[in-house]
Amino acid sequence: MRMSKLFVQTLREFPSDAEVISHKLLVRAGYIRKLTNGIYNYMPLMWRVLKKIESIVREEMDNSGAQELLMPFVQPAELWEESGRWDVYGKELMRLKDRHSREMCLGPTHEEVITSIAREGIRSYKQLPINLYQIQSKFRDEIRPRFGLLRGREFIMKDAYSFDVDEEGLDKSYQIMADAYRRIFERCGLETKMVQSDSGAIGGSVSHEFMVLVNEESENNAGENDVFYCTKCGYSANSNHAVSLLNSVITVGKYTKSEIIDTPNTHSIDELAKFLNIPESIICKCLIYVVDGKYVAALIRGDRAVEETKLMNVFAGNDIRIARNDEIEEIMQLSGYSAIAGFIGPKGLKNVEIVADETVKDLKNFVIGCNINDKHLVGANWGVDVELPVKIADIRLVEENDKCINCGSSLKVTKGIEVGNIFKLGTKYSKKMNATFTDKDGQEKPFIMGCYGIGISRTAAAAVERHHDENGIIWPLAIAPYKVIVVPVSDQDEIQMKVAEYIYNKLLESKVEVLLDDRAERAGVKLKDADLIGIPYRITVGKTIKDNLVEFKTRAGNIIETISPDDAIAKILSI
RNA sequence: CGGGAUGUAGCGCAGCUUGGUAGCGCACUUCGCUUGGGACGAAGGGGUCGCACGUUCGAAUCGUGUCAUCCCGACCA
Repeated sequence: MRMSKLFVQTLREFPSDAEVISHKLLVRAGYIRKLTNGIYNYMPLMWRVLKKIESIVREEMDNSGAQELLMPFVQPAELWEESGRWDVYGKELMRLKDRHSREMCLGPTHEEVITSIAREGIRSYKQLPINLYQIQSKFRDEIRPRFGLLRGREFIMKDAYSFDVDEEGLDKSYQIMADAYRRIFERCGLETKMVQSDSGAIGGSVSHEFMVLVNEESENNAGENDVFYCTKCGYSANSNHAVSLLNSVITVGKYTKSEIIDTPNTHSIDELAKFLNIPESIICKCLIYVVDGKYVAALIRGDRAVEETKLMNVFAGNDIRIARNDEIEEIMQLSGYSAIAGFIGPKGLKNVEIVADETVKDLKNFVIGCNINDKHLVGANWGVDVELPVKIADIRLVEENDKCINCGSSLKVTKGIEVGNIFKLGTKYSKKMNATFTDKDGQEKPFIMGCYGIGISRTAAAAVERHHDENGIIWPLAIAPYKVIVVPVSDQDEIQMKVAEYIYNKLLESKVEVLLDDRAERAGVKLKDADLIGIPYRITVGKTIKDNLVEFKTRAGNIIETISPDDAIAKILSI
């Protein structure tokens, strides 16, 4: 492709509305343009990158035995009502009505549609196992789209769905996908970590995420997930799912007598601990949440934090948030108290389900809110002063240096970008939607399903997050829009132009994806642009052409040599 | 959803306090000059100042409303 004809607009400056480097660079280098909030145009260079990633995904999916199909982007509400998700998916589901006022939605994922396909098309166990996938735009009306392609509302996704006769079959299908994913990301030039994860709104039991780790201190936290991992045994998990051994801290308070004492203005654990001059770990914290519209009190040791996803899962909820002050007021009124946040305790709460984290059950002579402002109960003990809740679960957020659940060594934490995920769905959708097949013994059985996603556009952005320098993008070869760029330093110099054309045409003949910068620009502009758009190899034709020499350089800068044009061509062909 | 900020040419911004009919840099067009790291000179084209209503002889500027965008928060008991 000739740069003079390529439709691309590189910018001198970073866009003002971009925060993370992949967003800044993709806009500045002319790969994407924002159409509206969270929705982007993929310009010609970007589209080439996306197609590269897609074809790697296709190859590996096809090799793993999966079959590609394409499902509609617009879906009818009835399917979502069947699965029960129409009411629980929330505002992320973009709903619309057609001209007959029929309820429709834009597909954020395709479990419902694929399940309807399976129940119509798969009758017998003889047709199983089967894995169907598609590559398509998805739409999720995110609360807060940001970070360019990393969290857009419209994005390109590969989603695959497996159908098996039993759990063992699912285990195999799941493993096949896990292996395929490792190969896909490796081929894309991305190092990923497969971590345990919560299965979220998609549902199901087991799930893993493929994370691109981005923890360089210079990065602007493009990683939206915290990943905890153990360097010794390999345990790794998303913070929403991570577990750890209980750490040993002081759990017995100094108070020998239980009494309510004045603790003025101690609205936080920190303030309370300082005021009483005690460790935070002998305070029992009581937090009020709203899970699917119902009030929930979570008890946890003062030195630890609640992991909201874990808490939500205790109640099999779909939505969780901390209670507002007016809601706390409502609970207090109903229970006959008047305390504000900071002085809440579990005793006497009405219309509130209570759950305790494992950390609180060993507390003795501890401190706890008593629903009276500016007062706390000290020297409290379970069963004596306060009842230990029946529901006890692990609802705490793991912290760095907690001990690994498997081997006891210290856990580390890092930021990650989730580029892929795999779920064991089981019969969650097939049962609800009555999708069954006839088994060997003539019995009707629901499909055992799995689903597997890869964010194609997010993978591209993640690649930029991991591979760039101060001059621009450094694409991994496998997903670069072009392999090599030929730059004649001066378009006025006939010999330079002639040699550049020669190299360009030779490479074209050999089907190499090559750019020729034939623009009437000064050298600086052309070299800056070549770096910015991140083409892996550059052949620069300058004054040394008099001695039949050109410069051969990798974008990463680890190989720079001066060789003959034909050697440069040979070198490219050998890569 | 709560808090903060911003909307002026394709991009980045100034002008607003103190109203007088819009400007700078980059990009774009033409000419000259220049060609190994985003040159220089000259001459051009491009904007209902987010939108609506209001105040005023007069509004980018003041007021009200509205829409959009960006950031932060959702670990506080």
